[in-house]
Amino acid sequence: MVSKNEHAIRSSCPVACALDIIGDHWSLLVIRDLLLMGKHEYKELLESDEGISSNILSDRLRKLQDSGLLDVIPHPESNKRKLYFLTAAGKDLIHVLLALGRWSATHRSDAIFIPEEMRARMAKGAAAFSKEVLRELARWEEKYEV
Amino acid sequence: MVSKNEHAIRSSCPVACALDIIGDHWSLLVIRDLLLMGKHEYKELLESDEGISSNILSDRLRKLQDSGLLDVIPHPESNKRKLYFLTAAGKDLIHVLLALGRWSATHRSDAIFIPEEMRARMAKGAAAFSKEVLRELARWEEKYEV
DNA sequence: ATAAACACTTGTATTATGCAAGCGAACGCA
DNA sequence: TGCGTTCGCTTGCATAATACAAGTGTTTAT
Repeated sequence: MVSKNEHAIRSSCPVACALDIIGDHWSLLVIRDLLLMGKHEYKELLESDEGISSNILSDRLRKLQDSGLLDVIPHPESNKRKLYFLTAAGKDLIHVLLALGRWSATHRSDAIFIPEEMRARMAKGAAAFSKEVLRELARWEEKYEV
Repeated sequence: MVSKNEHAIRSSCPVACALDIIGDHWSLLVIRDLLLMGKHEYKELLESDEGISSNILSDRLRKLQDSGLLDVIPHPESNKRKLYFLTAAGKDLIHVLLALGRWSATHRSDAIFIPEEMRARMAKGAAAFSKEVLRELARWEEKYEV
C-alpha cells in the first residue's frame, strides 16, 4: 500500500476541501491527461513528460476513483487493458486547470511551452476551448458506450 | 532545513509548471489566508483551522518568497513582528482559488461550510468578489506603504 | 526585572514518494 | 501448443517530506 491517509479532511473551507482531494503533486496532472490529452489507458498516463512512478499512478487512480472523479471500464478490444475516464465532477476540474494554465502563461511565460496544436485549440478563448474539450470527451464516451 | 527539493521543474506544461510552485498541501492555503482572509502575520497564518505546523509554514513562506509570490516587510508598530503580503503574481492566484471554491461548492456541497460573512461578500458574483478583494488589499498596501 | 509574545529552528518519529524489480494474466505469433 | 511480449499493476527498499513537541533568541509589556 502506498499511502494510508485517504484524503484526510482538514477543514470545511471550500478551497481546503478541494485541495484535500486534488491538492497533491500528481492528481491534477492525471486529470489533465484524461481531460485535455485524450489519454485513457494506464500506459498512456505513465508515459507523460513528468514521469510519474507506476505505484504512484496506481495509487492516484484508485484515490480519484474513491473520490468519484474517475471511473474505469474494461477495454472492449482486450481483457487485459482498461479504460479510465472522468466523471462529471472530474471533468468540471477543467476550470481549475485552465486557471492554472492561464496563471503560468501570465507569470511563468519563460518556463512554459505550449505546443502549436494546443495553442491553436485554445485560440478562440477559454469558453470555446473547454466546450470543445467536453464535446470530444462526449464523443469518446459515446464510442465506448460509457 | 525542511526540504531540499526547491520546486523541481518536471516539464514545460503550464499546468505542471504552476503545480511545481503551488501544488502542495499548504501553499494555496497560505495564499488563501493572505488573499481572502485579511491575514498578514505569521501568528495569524499559524492559527488557521487546518493547523499548519510552524516549521512547514516557515518553509512555505520562504519558498513562496523565492518564487516571487509574496514579500515581507517589518511591522511598523513592532520590531519583532513582520508583515507578509502577496505580489501581483500571488494575487493573480485568486482565479485558481475561486475555481477550486466553485468546484467544491458544486461537487462537495455536503463537506463544506461557507460562513455567512463570506457568502455575503460573494453574493454579487465572482468578478465583483475578486475586484473587491483586490481593492481591499490595495487599501491595506496603501496603509502600510508597501 | 520579569514574564510573556513572537517568529522562528531543531530533533525526532511518522508518512509519502521515487526507483527498480517482479508478477500473473492476456496476447501475438509460430 | 509453446514462447516471448505487453499490460496493469504490486513489492521492497532508499530517500524525502511532514507532523509534533520542544526549544531559542529577541522584543515587548508590566
